Amino acid sequence: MALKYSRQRESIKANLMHRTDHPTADMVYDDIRKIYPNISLGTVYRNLGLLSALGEITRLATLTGADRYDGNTRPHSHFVCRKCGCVYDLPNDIPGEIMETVQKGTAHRIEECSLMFYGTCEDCREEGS
Amino acid sequence: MALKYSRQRESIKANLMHRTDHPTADMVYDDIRKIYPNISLGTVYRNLGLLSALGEITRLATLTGADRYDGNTRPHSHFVCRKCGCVYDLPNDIPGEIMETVQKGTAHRIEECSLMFYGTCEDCREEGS
DNA sequence: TTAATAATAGTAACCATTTCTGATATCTAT
DNA sequence: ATAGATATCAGAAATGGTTACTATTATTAA
Repeated sequence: MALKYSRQRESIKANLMHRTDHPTADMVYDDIRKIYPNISLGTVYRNLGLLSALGEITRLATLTGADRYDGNTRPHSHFVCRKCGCVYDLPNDIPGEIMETVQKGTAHRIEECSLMFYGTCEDCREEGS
Repeated sequence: MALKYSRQRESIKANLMHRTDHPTADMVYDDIRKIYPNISLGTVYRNLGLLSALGEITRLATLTGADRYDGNTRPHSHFVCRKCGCVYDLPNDIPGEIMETVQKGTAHRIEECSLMFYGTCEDCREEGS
């Protein structure tokens, strides 16, 4: 099943590359519809799954609702606000270091990692509470 | 809404404390049914949610299917096998250290973290592939 | 022991995601 | 260019995990 070009997939990937808000599939869908009004949500899901299987994007599992997608595949960790649900990048080099450290202490073969931090984001703090 | 004792909740918590396989809600359900044959799956979910809100257990989000629950609330990280889906503890002190480090580099208030490592577990490696 | 109310079982609803189907687009070899 | 071969699509239906609802039962405090 050789891969074939599709303008929908191209558009989905481009959309992810141009944003840093780690959207859900639904958020990508809303955006892509402006260009391809009758693209289907299933197509968005299928291509997000395909792209992450290819390693061109990253899928993030969170404790708060739907999966998120990240067009930035360089190892980095994420912050999820418990209040507004926003997902932010945490610019640091932790994943590489920590994977080495952890690999030394286990017999399982570690291939990737997901470092998620939860709390209250800057904006929500300022709004009080 | 003061908390009231319930033998179902007690049993669910005890079940989690006695196992280290980080079961899904369904796996807990299967076990508890041996004691309370007509407990409902909804009750299991409700109590797992309640217990984790109380901080008595931990909920884990993974990229591979259903959420997992952990009766061990001491900070530690986890390993998920991509092949068999098993979830293992990674005995180390990383969470505390890493949270401090990361907190220094961000304005968001970090309250907790989830460190998930993915790969192939020891058993699956031995079976080849 | 009774009254107040939290928790339950069972079921239905909900949401995110995947699967299915016939039609369409892309690609390969003429 | 054309004609298969087949990957991808849109749309809809199905699935899986989880939550919400309701009438009944269990726990608790007076």
